[in-house]
Amino acid sequence: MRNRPRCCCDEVLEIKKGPWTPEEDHLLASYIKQHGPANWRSVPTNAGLLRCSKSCRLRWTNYLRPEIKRGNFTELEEKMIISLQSLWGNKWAAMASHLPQRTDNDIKNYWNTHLKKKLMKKFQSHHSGSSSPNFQFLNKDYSSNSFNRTRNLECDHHLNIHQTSALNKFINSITSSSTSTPSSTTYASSTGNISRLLEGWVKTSPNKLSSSKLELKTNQSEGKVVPSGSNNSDNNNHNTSDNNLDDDEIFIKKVEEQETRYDDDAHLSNEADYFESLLTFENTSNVACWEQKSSPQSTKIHGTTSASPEEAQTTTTTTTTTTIEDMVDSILASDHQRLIEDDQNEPPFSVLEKWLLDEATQQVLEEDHMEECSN
DNA sequence: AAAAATAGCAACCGCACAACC
DNA sequence: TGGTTGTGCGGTTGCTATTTT
Repeated sequence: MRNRPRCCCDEVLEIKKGPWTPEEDHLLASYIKQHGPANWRSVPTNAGLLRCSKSCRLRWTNYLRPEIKRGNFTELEEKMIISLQSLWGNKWAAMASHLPQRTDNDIKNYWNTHLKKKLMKKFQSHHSGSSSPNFQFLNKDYSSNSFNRTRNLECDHHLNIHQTSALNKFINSITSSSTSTPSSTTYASSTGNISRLLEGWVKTSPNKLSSSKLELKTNQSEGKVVPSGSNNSDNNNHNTSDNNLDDDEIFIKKVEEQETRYDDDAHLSNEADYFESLLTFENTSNVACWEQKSSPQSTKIHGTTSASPEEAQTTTTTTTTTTIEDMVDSILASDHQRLIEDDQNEPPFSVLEKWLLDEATQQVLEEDHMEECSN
């Protein structure tokens, strides 16, 4: 078997690289206008360009496409990106599908050049006095291990539930504006909140929840965990029944349901409402993490495999509190063991990261305690 | 005013995978 | 069924503009 060239342009010697000129842009744009964006292999030749097909495709999709919005990102777009990044990690293409006028490249660049710094500043201002901390978790590509930040952090660093809660609170505090509603900012740090969130989760897929399956969809070669929505081919598979969906598919389906609601619902009549609905959904998605984190107990929650959604919901509401407590106990009890394993398997948090997280964790514990007292 | 450092972003690279033959 | 091709994607590079020293 002959070695395949690493790129389509490897075979052509006089291929041009580097910045595109206005003339080249014009040639490409007018060709695509006439023939449409298809059969990229023939585009350079037919359009009279000394570029490789891949370069043409990228130039079109990232720059020349008429529907692309250029220029400053709005506050809503920022929130959207931060929220989705916290859910999915660096799944730029998936994010771009929720910001139709932005390209994955734009989002990626904006995250790397603006938002990451913004988050770091914000975190610093939340914890005044800390000097130049090492925020490795903001740089990390969570996609390789997990699906949302909660799960990511637990998987990567084995955070306990309070640490995870603290970090999510922090993320929520950043993504929520000063006038935001509590629904978009409250993390499921109490069993009551979790129960509420679980209602929606169980409703979505009663049968799935009876399963103890914990594996995520993994990339064949790298063991990557990928949200289904990030892949075009996966996007076509959402007509199957919920019973057969895995967690990621359910997640994507739920996002799509929210989008559908956006289309249909008179209440969600503008972009802000749409974004807000997705931001709020972040909280619901956290439940997936809880479920997966504690498989033996979670099967208890979802014991009614063949029940109707209504029955499943009833069962859940009556058993969730105990079961969640079991989950929490289980997680806390295994903390010690995990810490030991950490030492053997994974690099620990930097001292400063750990200190910041511990501080935030303490705050969460105090808030939860006060909440309980006031109840 | 000039040099160095930094920021922003377009473009490229290489891998993965589905579709096609 | 297996090889080839087309496309999508995330990470990285390198150029240019701007800011700092």
